[in-house]
Amino acid sequence: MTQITSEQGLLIGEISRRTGVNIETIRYYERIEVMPKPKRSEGGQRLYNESQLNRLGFIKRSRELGFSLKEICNLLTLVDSGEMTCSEVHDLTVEHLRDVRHKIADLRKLERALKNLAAQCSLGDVSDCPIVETLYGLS
Amino acid sequence: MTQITSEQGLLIGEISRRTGVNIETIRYYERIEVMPKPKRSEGGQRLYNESQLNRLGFIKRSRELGFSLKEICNLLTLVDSGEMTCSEVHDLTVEHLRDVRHKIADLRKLERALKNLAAQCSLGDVSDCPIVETLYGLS
DNA sequence: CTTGCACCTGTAGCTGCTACAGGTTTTATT
DNA sequence: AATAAAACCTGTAGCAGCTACAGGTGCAAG
Repeated sequence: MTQITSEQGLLIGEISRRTGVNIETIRYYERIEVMPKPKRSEGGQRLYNESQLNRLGFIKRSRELGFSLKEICNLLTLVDSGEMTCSEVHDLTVEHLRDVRHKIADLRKLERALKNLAAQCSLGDVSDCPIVETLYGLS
Repeated sequence: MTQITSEQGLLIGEISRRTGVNIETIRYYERIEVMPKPKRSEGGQRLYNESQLNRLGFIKRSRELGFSLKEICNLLTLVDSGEMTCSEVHDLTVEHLRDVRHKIADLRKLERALKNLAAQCSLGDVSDCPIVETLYGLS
């Protein structure tokens, strides 16, 4: 039970386990300055506090919602500086929602196209495949 | 009217224009061997024929349908070798269709989550933002 | 006091492009 | 025939968002 070192802070493995974010990814976040540099133990190991843990959780959830690291970064910078209005965050969310809906619409078009394509030949003929022909535009 | 050089073949700019694939991308496709090396003019410029043009079109349309270059590569290799069955292509398409549907389902979950998030605060309060709180998990 | 795990740094790889820099070839204009 | 401008060439580096090493330390337990 190495992980907790509770007086000093949380080791990277522990916050990885708790947030579900890969250790390598956490170090990557630090490098690109989405996560702050944590303090270190005498031996040089990263020691995180609760607030850093929360921040990582925030990033994780935001990523799962499809926000880019850049967007998350902007958001966090706003939050950090206290210069953020709730309505700004709201707008960002709505904007992102629009993107997501757009993506869905695209994928549904794609779905229809693929369905049609597949329907054209479910019977496995030999080498004059309608799918290939359609894609090749030779028809 | 440089582009056609019709006896020799089509210049890269011309097939780019006709297929809508970026010139840099065409050269990239050649490098990663999705497109074959075309013959060259005396001065070293790439000269394409109709079949290469069609192949590029195929790649373009397949990419638009969300197939990865690897998948397209596999497909083309099969087609090239004549060892392809229509049913194999069909299966590949159906498999891809499944992926697309999965992606759609994910995005719809995401859409719901974002909608809820946005609904929580449309009124722009100041600094205790429910979105941020939700994401931060501090609530 | 050694085993063994968790940590460290730094670098390279992945996908699918795009964007240079710095040079040549071809075409068009003078 | 000279020159300007467009289109081509090669090679390399960059983008997102990680992941995967290699090769080395820290640290606790047996």
